Amino acid sequence: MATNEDLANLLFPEVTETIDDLEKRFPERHLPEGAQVTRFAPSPTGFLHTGSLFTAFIARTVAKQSGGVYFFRLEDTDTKRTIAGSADDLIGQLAQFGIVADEGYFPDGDKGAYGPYQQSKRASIYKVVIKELIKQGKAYPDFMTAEELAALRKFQEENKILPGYYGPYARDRRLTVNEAIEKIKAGTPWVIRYRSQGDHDKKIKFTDRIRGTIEIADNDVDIVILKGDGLPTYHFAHVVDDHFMRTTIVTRGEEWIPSTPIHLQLFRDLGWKAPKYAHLPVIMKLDHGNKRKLSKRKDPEAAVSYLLKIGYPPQAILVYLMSIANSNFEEWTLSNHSFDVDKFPFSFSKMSLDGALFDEGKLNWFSKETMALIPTKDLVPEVTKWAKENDAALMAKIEADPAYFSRILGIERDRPNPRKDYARYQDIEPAIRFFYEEDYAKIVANGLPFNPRYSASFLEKFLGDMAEKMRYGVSESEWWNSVKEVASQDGFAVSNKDYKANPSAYQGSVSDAAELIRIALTGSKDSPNLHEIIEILGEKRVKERLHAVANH
RNA sequence: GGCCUGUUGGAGAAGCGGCUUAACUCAUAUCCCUUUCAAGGAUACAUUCAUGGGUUCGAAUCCCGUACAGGUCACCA
Repeated sequence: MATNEDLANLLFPEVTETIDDLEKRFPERHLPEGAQVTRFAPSPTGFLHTGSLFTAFIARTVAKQSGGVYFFRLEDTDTKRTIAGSADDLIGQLAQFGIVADEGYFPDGDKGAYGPYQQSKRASIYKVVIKELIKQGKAYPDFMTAEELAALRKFQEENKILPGYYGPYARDRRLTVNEAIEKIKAGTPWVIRYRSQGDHDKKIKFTDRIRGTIEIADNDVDIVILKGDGLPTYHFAHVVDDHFMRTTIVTRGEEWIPSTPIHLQLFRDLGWKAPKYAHLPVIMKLDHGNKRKLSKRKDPEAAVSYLLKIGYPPQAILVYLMSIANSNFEEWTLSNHSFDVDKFPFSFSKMSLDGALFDEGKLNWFSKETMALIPTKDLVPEVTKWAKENDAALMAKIEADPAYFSRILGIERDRPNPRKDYARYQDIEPAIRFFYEEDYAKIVANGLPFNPRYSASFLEKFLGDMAEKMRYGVSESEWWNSVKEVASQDGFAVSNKDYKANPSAYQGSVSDAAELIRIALTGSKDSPNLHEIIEILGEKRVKERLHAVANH
């Protein structure tokens, strides 16, 4: 009479290690009281989703703020869906946000003592546990084909029975060891299923760090733990990995709540202490009045790469995500005059339970605010780095004269109330075109939006006078006084009050005079501070532009 | 369909039985400041907390039903 041990040895003859050996190989971590071990464990199946960034960010924050460890694990057990190179892309993008793991999988090799950190390289570890489970009769080989499984499912659905491989429908759980051995020897393909002792009619309770107590029916499905390709399923890999990697808090999407009983059951039966769980809300989007999950296919903003490409500073995105994570973060920024997400005390209990809507308007606001606080000397390299990859027109301008570009970007910045007109780096180039002669020529060629009340001959005189008589290289107030003087000589009121008191006596107010200069120099009625523009362009070019427009 | 989770303004939300005339932030509107714009300042914006019922002297807050939304029921994670 064959035993479970015989079965285990037949299935995994190469496995000689025991669970105890693994416990020694991956000892408990010695961390200070309260330190948390967290992780981000994505599948390399595509681009970095905004929701994944959120999850990774939270995991990193919790570890960092508690003085613990944040590691990165690659969950690449689904070989069919794996996209080559996406793991390294993921890590590269995370790095742009400063989210770099303390240990884990890295493109140039693992770092840390609890590896390998790539599930496809941990097959031997999973098999040690599975072999032991089989010896104990807690797991068994299943020989059902895909067709048989489909037929079972169809039957259950037609008869309104709860679908799944459980209890009476778990055909091969009742196979004797001898029968199983026979089938294996005959070369019948198999998978390993876990023999669930759970009772679906009983509820199990667990505490979620965000949601509090959750009560769900216990799992009674004999889930597959080892697939036909020799790799584990998510459920099993999660339990084994987070045990041996000594994770203390599992942060993952709320879509995992329903399968948590499976995980808890596995932990319990294996005699392991389960980690704490925090199921994060999903980021949503408003679509025709309905809330729905941010979709990779429909929403460009679902891809972190898109957000980066249009030029949101990574820091701004993180600030926005933190405001979704903990709404008291906003008040904190106000009272602390800081957007430093690392200094803000993040807490799971302050987290909202339902998925926040991705709000581009608010992201823009945070982005303007955070960008305004970055000193120009630090912003320039950031913008340059971005432009190099994403904005050829901007890059050409920067390369033509970096110092000139710095002065332009620095207009009305580096002061207590800095300019806040860029939310994204891609907004910069269109706004500064007029500083460059080639673009300026195009703007002029397209026609200048002068008020039609001013005749060509008047414009010629006024702009010509202005070019010659306004003062250059002086303080803003001295310059402005000279402008007022010239304007006054040409028939403008020196103050809006004077003009309003008697409009017909003047050509307009100083505002109108300033507008004419502004249009002539920039091609637009709206621009940043005129004085700074004039100083940056320099006397020579200001005169050239003014005369050219005047004589047009 | 079963199960799970959720539902406070256009958005993020605070509130957790009386101290709420429902905080704060974004958006929007109006006004102020201003040589334009970006800002900045001020004001307005939920007679009401999905809905119906109940408990209570008193409910957004507790209980039950209903509706709606999201999630989940794979050899995918």
